[in-house]
Amino acid sequence: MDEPRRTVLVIEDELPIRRFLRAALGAQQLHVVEAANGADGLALAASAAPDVILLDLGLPDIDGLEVLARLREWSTVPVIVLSARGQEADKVRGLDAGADDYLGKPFGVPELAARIRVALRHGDREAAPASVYANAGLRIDLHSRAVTRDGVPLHLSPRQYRVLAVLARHAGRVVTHAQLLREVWGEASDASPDYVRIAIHELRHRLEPDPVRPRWLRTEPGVGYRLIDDAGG
Amino acid sequence: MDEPRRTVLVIEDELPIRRFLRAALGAQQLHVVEAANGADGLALAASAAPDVILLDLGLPDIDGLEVLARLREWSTVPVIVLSARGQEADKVRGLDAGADDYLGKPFGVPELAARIRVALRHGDREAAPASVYANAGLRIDLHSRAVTRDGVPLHLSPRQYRVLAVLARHAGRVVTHAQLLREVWGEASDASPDYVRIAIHELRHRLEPDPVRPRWLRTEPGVGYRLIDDAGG
DNA sequence: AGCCGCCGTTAAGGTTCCGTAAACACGGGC
DNA sequence: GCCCGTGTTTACGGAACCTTAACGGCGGCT
Repeated sequence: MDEPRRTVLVIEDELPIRRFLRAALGAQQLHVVEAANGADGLALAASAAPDVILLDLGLPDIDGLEVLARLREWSTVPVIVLSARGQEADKVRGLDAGADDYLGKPFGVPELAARIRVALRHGDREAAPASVYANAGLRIDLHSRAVTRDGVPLHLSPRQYRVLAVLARHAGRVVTHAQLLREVWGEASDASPDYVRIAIHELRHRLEPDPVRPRWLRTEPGVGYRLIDDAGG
Repeated sequence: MDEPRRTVLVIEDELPIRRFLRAALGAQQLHVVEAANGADGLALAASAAPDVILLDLGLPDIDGLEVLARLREWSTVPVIVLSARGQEADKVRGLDAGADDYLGKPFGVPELAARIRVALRHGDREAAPASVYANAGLRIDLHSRAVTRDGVPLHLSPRQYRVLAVLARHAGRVVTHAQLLREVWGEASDASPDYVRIAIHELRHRLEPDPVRPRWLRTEPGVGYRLIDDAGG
């Protein structure tokens, strides 16, 4: 229901087509990020961390296939090529260069949406890194959403889990109050820092043997909180 | 240069097309296995463990989309649909039913070969999921659609089985309400989350010794449900 | 010393979410 | 045509949860 909104990066130089895609994809509940040339596209592919990329081949600065090749040096994000060049040889070149799909213009929005859904399915199955925090009996598996202490499963409320997950993702480092509010309660939220305090309190009560002397959830006065990681930090 | 030869399963009723594909794919250093109808195709998908499947939609015994749906109950092998029906609505249906790609006839061999290479890349990145769930007396065989508890076969309605199958495929991990709705009720469905709640309720009543204290079908408040897997959470 | 900000703790109220029951429509088998 | 299993839809009580507020302790600053 409240699944995280997926991000699609559109790399396309023609403004009308960008506008068209923005409207069409926005209607599919997708978050759209746009780049008008290859250089910006590559930069956004890194900074915006899109779930799928739509790539036009006729770009003004860098050749589309070159963009694809540079992207594939470090990313496996699904790429769907949109091209006016619909010749078979072009398709083969694009697909062999690392594209996951190839749509010749003109294309229908329903088909594009369906192929994006396919790409998102692929991305889901692939983006399953070994994201597990384990330290002195406490184990947080971000993939299966399971928290155990000494092998005993712990029950956490949605809020509590999200707070803990953010801390686990930055294990060993300090996470500021503002950062926690942003990542848990959302960007546009008027939530007060009090929420964090209470969530931490509840978390300590559920997973700390002695909540008064926290072993894992350490307070950094004036800054935020830190999930202790003996290994690194 | 002695890479393991990849296997392609061709499910296609027309003999001339099978012959054509056998020749074309053989020339690409692919090992070709053939099925002339849906039933044989499903059987071969299990026994021959192909790396990719080419599926024609116009089969004599089972509808192609039905073959795809049954296959997807236990396998994630890449499927490329080959169809004379090239209308956009057909493509969307096929892709949403679980296909990874959709080629309208007639197609060129180079493009087909390129799209097969894409599918093989995808297949490499993902691990083959177990097709049988077994945990503390409960056993779910995704191949034969059989569910037993302590050796006793349980009767489940189609809807109930599909919900349980999705959970079994993600055993140990949380499956969100939205994900269950998508995978059971379909991509473009306005079904309400209430359906999931009721399906779970019915499932618990049929397979939990004490439905009030579920042993397998654990609810994750605010998120979804989880099929407990003691081995690998 | 006294004030103030930060943090931990507790409690209460309102809301959301879940489990459960029941009514209705639909289709297949007999 | 009738019965039964199934899927859909609505409704409701209770529990869990989030928010909000308030209080006290501790330390730093003036």
